[in-house]
Amino acid sequence: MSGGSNEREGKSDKPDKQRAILDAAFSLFGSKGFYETRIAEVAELAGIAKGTVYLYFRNKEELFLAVSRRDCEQFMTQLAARLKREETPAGKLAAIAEHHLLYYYERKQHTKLFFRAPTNHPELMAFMQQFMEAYTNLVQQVLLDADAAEAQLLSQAYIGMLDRLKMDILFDPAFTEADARHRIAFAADLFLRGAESGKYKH
Amino acid sequence: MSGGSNEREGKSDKPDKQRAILDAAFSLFGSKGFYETRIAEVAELAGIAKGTVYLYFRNKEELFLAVSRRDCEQFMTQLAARLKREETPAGKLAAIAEHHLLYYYERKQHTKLFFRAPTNHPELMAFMQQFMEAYTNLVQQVLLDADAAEAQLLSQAYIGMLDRLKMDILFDPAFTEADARHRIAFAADLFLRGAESGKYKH
Amino acid sequence: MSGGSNEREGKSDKPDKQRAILDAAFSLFGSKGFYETRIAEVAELAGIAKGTVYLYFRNKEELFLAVSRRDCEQFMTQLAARLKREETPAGKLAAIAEHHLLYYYERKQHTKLFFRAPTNHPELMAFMQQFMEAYTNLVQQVLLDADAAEAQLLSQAYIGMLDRLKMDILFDPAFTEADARHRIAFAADLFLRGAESGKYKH
Amino acid sequence: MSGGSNEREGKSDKPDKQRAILDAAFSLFGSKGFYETRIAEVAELAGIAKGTVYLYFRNKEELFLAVSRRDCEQFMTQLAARLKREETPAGKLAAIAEHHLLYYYERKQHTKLFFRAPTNHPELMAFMQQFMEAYTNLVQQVLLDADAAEAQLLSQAYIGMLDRLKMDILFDPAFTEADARHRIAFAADLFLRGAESGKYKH
DNA sequence: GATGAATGAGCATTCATTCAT
DNA sequence: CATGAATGAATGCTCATTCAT
Repeated sequence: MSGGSNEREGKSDKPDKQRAILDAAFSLFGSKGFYETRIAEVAELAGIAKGTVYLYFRNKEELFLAVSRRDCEQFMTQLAARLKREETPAGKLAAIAEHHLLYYYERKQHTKLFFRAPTNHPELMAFMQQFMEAYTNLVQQVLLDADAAEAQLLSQAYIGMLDRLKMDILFDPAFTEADARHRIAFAADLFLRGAESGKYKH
Repeated sequence: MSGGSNEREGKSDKPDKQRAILDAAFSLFGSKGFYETRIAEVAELAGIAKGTVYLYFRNKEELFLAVSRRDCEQFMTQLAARLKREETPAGKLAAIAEHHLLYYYERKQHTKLFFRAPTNHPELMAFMQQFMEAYTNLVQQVLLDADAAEAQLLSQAYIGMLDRLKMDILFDPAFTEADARHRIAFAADLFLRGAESGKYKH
Repeated sequence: MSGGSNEREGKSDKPDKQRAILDAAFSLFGSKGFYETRIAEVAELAGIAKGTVYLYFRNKEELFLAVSRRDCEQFMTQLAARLKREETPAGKLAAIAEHHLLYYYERKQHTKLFFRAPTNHPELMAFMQQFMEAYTNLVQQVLLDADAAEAQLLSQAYIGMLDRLKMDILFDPAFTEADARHRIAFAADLFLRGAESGKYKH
Repeated sequence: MSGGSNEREGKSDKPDKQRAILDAAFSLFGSKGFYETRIAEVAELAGIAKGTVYLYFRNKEELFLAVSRRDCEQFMTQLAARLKREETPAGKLAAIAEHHLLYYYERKQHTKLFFRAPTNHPELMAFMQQFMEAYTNLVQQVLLDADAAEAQLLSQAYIGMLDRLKMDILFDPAFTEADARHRIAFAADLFLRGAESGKYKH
């Protein structure tokens, strides 16, 4: 008998429920931030009971951490995959810009995630730093492959640039995908050629 | 000397106390964020009673707003003053980088301020947006004076770059003023000439 | 006996707990008034935790409203039932007097209830007025059945009379049921025949 | 020199200020009740500083007591004076009704006074009881002068009747003086002749 | 006397977390 | 495993009262 679909509703609900909680938490933490999100709301949105959340996550901080982790990992995994399709450093940098902007554009609704996290939770702080480092390192590697000096600072600068250019997605409801794509091209070009390049002279 | 009724502590302590509260709140909000800061702590650090805080600020949100406002205004005022001393666009851009990095460097302890603010409070959200706009506009003006196209995006990109380059100040306790100055020069140069300029080639 | 899943404490404790809270609140609101009663006291007297009160009632005002509502409804229901046992208008009026005085006599301890309620809460004010109207209407109907003119004013006057005659129950600890019964007869007679009737002439 | 009006603004401001506080407190306690009235509001309405209230009254309860005392005394004094103008018991009873209703009618705005007082303050409770006794005694005396039996109960009943008939003044904004006068006549007649008198038969 | 800034005890309410069912 | 009723620590805010000026 293949599958065994009648043995208590599939092999196990655990992953399903865990995922439902993470999805709900992502949506709520993302749109309202850590402190304004109630565990009860997460449970309701996930379609389970409040207590059940605690079967999967030790506490609110851990849940936030798990949500962040999953999101960051996804961000990084997708980016890594995207980068494999590019060969030139310039192509890779453009791909990074594209990924950074579009990833958030697709998540318009809930992108406050990286903003409001509890400052006390050391594990969480450590994770956020790790993620930033991993992202920075990835960009840095692209630059190192192109034999750039100051690769780390360049990497930080590029990410910062992208992050600010992304900001309007949050605040401007009229922001379109075309706007996003314009900014992608802009960022990649500015980073490589600088503001003094002919492009920005009238 | 006859009279001297305002010799001892100035005519009124009101500004003094208001300032003490703002200072305390700046320090705590800045280091622990809005939600992790207790009004009682602010009062204690300010050396006054809990209730006194409410003589000067309607509630916790208003206090946070006032703190943010004072800090942002100071940032902008000092920056505007600094810019007057520069004549060339390049000089001004360098001054902006210097101001951005050193302003936060001098406030190492409490610069999480712009991070965790309550998402609810509309007045506060509006203010934060206004500040970002004002800062962006100021940089934009420098670029427009230099006849740059896409001045707004350039401005956002530059600020984003600076903001990320500033980040390590927060997390790296060993960050020195020399590090800051190095990043200042780096940012200004990268922004103008781009990563492809000879400088970053090995 | 097999099954018996609802043997121990009934199917659900919810009504029990709700009732326990209402009882505790009735006792405390009744004896100390709205403002002097602490939610913590209500919880303690009900044998539950503070927070539990809020699972059953949105806030202190709602709890007070619920207490008042239950008491008034009980008063009215019992009165209506009592009136059915009487046939003549005079019998009904006597029954009203009896009910009014004895109802409060049995609740000696906590009958300040109708006195101090928050003037703010509009819903509460509206309810109190409604109750007075319902009570007045009921008495009025008895009078209308007896073809009385000015039934509404008569009704108000009668209720007022009873209410004041009840007052000593609150303040005089030595007040006996016999005292109550004397006043009942007195009120009914006075209302019908007036002070000039031979009864009150020496 | 008569008067001496330039010696520091009259002989003394004390009575003036005391009266201003009492007036303000009467108005506020009367319209909002004890608990909803803030000392700061009283001071503001009286045109003085908060602290000054405490130069004249030990605390909030004492102020409430003083306000009640002044009002009750005025009520009793005026009533006593009014009664002197009447000779017959019937005339006196009518005068009592008139005084009770019109006194409150003239104070439409603030007649919640006797309602919400703090239950704890023993002195205040004692005073309220004393006032009720004094009022009852006065009415009782009128009845005793007419050789009535059960004068005390009659007195309580009459007062209760008047008090309820007065109630609509509070709740019905359209209540006119004519309404008041109608009720006055009604109350006096009902009390003397009873509901069974021909008057209330259709 | 008069002021009003300062105080701090006091309380309603919230919500993460637990645990008996 | 799942539930959700119950818990109670934690905190923002109010306001009567005091007292230095």
